[in-house]
Parts: sequence; structure tokens; C-alpha cells
Amino acid sequence: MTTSIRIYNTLTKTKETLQTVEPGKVGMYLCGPTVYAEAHIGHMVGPVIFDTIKRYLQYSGYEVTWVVNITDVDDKLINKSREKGISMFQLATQMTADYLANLQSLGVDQIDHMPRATENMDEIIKFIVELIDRGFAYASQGDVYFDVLKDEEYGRLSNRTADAQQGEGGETASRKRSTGDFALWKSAKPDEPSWPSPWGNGRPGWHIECSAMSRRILGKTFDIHGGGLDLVFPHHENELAQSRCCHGQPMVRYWLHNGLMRADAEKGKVGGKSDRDDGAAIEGVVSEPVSVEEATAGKISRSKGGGGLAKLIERQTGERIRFFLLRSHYRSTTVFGDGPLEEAGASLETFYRLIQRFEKISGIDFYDKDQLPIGKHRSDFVAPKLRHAAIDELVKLREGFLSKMDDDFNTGGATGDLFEMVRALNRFIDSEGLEEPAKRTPDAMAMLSTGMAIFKEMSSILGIFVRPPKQSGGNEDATQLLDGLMQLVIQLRSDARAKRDFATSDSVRNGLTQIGITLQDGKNGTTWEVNK
RNA sequence: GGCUCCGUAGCCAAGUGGCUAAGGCAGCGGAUUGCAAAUCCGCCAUCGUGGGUUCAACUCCCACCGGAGCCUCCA
Repeated sequence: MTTSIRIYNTLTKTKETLQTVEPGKVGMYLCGPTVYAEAHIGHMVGPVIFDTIKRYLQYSGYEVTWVVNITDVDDKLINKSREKGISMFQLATQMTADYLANLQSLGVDQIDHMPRATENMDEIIKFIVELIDRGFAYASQGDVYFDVLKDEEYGRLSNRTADAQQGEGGETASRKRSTGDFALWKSAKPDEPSWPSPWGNGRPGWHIECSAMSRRILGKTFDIHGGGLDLVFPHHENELAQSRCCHGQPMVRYWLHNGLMRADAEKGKVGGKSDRDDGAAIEGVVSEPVSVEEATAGKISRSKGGGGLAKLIERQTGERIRFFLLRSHYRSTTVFGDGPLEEAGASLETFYRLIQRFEKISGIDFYDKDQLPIGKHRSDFVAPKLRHAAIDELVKLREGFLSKMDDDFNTGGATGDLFEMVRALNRFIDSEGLEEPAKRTPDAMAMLSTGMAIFKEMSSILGIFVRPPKQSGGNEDATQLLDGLMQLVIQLRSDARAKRDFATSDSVRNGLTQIGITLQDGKNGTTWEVNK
């Protein structure tokens, strides 16, 4: 298969053309969470971009296997579970459930395997034994360490030398041959969870599970391995060393790392440059007093109140967050907060309105795969027979979208094409007058559906607009009731308008605006929407 | 101290050694509307600063200023 997909490889620091280990197949592995606390937004960046990458690779004709591991044994889990007075396994189970729920909310549903460290002990121990046999690791007082100095290529990924500090100081330092060595196996204290091994009871070090589990599922060399930029060192450097030394062949073709999220500074939003003289109220600038801590934008971490993602999703909707993440490039650092999400939400409305408009005109359910079918593969696409400037434009925008995706999954650039598709489609509806039933000729309607299908085909690659946006409230009875009520109100107002009693009709509309409902008078009657 | 990355309009954000520097949000003007909303049309940037390389740089190199990250657990 020939594609021109290019991926930025952290190892070589260049974009490289994708050439898979097995033709037509892609194996990819994303480092998942250590499940000792609730997920925060930073944990979602990798899953969302990988989910999108998988969708795109599949669209490009590849068969993709995607693995995300769950680290369910480590020091933090042990400590945290003690604090909470529950077992490590209970804590892991709870936090894994939280993680999975968050993934689902963001539309991440392409993961094929989610192996857990505790369920792969045999494989992990086997891997360590192999490393010792090959002379790259040594046992020391119940621990096992990787001997960094034996690996000539150590440090290439993160661009540092083998003597880089590896944490594990203190008492364990004396068990190591050199400071750069890192633990493959840690002996357990009597009250710690442990597994039997040739070196006594213990638990695996942080890095080895990924080497072991990726090999089991994806093989000795697989295509794409990713995670947050903060994992490059030491985690990925060490994984890479373990696997390569164990197998004598590269672990991964392409190392892919996403940029990190930063917390929003939440400073006074309105008004211009108040950089200097902060504190002094500049005319019209309302700035909320914030503590020094809050005013400093910084890296999101669990220890600094970065959790509570579930609440955030409830407040902002998963699609907003997904769209927000996809709006910029996955490798860039992104400032995150309610403000930026609101803006993403505002621009999403443009899409929702078009979709509603289309559904109203055509009677087709946009989200139904039978009513508005789309092509599964890029190569399935055939230029529409119906010719129209709008269709031609859509076809061209589609190509633009795909070429941006080809270039290191440039989702930010691709969303621009999506917006332009919306404009082209609205323009088509306007120019053909499709709001009026009389003008809905079979040709025009076919063209509209064709255009919408192109739009849907592209947006579904990003994993957005694949299901109807969540209704606020979520209570179906209440929703139906509200709908009936609104129809009644609209009817009464229409009667007033028919009599040119605008005082009454405006008063109704203003009243609704006050409570957050916007009315829209169109050629075909009045519609309403709840302001988000 | 060592190693990375970033600095594009009020804000967010793509992108390129040479065609009009995408798109979004906000704003402004127009079409439409009883008035609005929505939609459409139009307007709104010379790319942190200073040098250098080049026929040509926002895009490459150097310096500086500013911001972020990693080097310790972290997606």
C-alpha cells in the first residue's frame, strides 16, 4: 500500500513517511494512566489523538490494532490505597472505571486492548529473565536492575547520557551498579502487594510492563508508540532500551509524543493589555481578584487539583473537549480552562445548526448511518455525478482536509476545512432556496445530501458529530414536555405576529431570551434553541 | 547548569523559502428580517526584536528579549 502519511518521530526529530512493519497493518501502543487518582484533562490528550489517528489510518485503508495499558501496580497506588484504607486492587478498579467513563464521554471508542500490569506478571517476569540472560540486567538483593552502561545507544530518544539520574535514590541507590540503572523488579516489603518471582516476592518496575505487554500483543517491533511529552524520559527511554536490548531489533518505528496541557491563568478576561500596572483597574476592565497561585498558569497535575474531569465534562460536554483538543496540533502545548472551552463550544454551534438545518429540510437523520451513508475508505470515494459549484468545492475541501491529516495528523488545520464546508453547504441551501419546500427539487436535494455526506465523512474521522449532541438535562419526559410547551408558545406568538401585534411578539421573544431560549423566525416558521 | 520546544491579528489557531499568510471566536459594514436571531457577502495580521545567508525569508542561521516543558512521580 502506498500512502503519503507522514509522522513526526521523536527519535529522529523529523517527519517520516509511514512505512509499516507489516504492509497494510498498523500496531500502536499508547501509555495509559497509572490508576491511583481520577483522570485529569491531560490524560485525555493522548487517547483523543490516538483515537483520531486510528480512525484516519483505517480510513486510509490500514488495519489497526491499538493498545492502551493500565498501570495498576506501583508505589503511588500502594500509598494512596493506604491513605484511603482500601486495597490497591480496589483503588485500581475504581480509578480504571473513572478513566474508562471519561474516555467514553470524549468519544474514544477505538481501543482494542487494555492490558493491565497485574494480569501480565508471567510475561513481565519472563521478559526480565531474558534481559538477565542476555547480560543487560542484574539481580541485587531482591531487586533487578537494568544495566544502562551495557546499552551503547541508551539516551538517544531523550538526548541525554546514561548517567542521567533515575530517581530511586536513597537506600536503593546502593544496590545499583551505576546511578543511571533503573529497576525492572522491586522486592516487596512484608505488607506490600507482591508476586512471586525468581528473585523473591516483589512487583515490577514502572517501565517493564509496557515492554512486556506490547511485545505480547503487538510483537517485538511495532509501528507507533506514544504518550505525553513528559514520558520521553525516563519512561520511554527505558522501555526502548529494555525492548531493543532484549530483542536486538528496534522496538518501535515511530515515537509520537503529544504536548502537555497547561491550566488556564483565569485572569480578568475583558479588555486589553493590563500586563503592567496589574491590580489597577483600567477603564472597563473587570478583573476578578485571584490568588497568586491561581493566577499562575501552570502544568496540570493531579497534586494541584487537576482532577475532577468528570465534572468538567458534565459542565462542558465531551464533544466540546474533544473538539477543543483537536482544534490545535497534538504536539503543541495548550492552555486549558473553561474560557477556551466556551469558545470551542461557541464554534461548535455553527456545525450543530447546519446539521439541524439539513435534517429539517431533508427529513434525513444526519447521524443515522443508513439514512446518510458515508464511505469507509478513502479509496472508495468517487466524484459525485451531479455537478454544481458547491459540490466541486466540497470535493476540493475534502482533499485539503485529507492532505492536512496526511501531514502528521494536522487536525487543527483540518478543522479549518470543516468550517469552510459548512459555509459552502449553507451557501448552497441559501442560493437554492431550500428552506422553501417548493424549491426542493430532487436534484437539489440529492446534491445537498451528497455534500452533507462528504462533510460527515470528514468529521467522523475526527470522531465528532458521530452521535447527536447530548440534550441538556437528559430527562426525556421533561424534554418532550418542553418541546410541546414551546410549540404552544410559538403558535401564540405567531398569531400575534399575524395580526402585526409586534409589541406582544417581541415581549414573548425577549422574555424567552431572558431565560436562555433563542427564537429564530425563518421562512418556514419559527425554531427555538436553548443557549448553551 | 544540561536538554527540548514555542513567540503569527483583540483572543484562539493552521501554514509556507517566492502565488491573495487557512480557519474559528469577538468586532465592524452590507444583504435578509416587522425588528431580531440564524445564514450569506465584505472588512479586520507583513508573522517577538536585532543582525546574517539568499535573486528572494514570516519560513534557514546567529544573538537577544519573552513564555513553556524535561532533567525527580507525571498523559
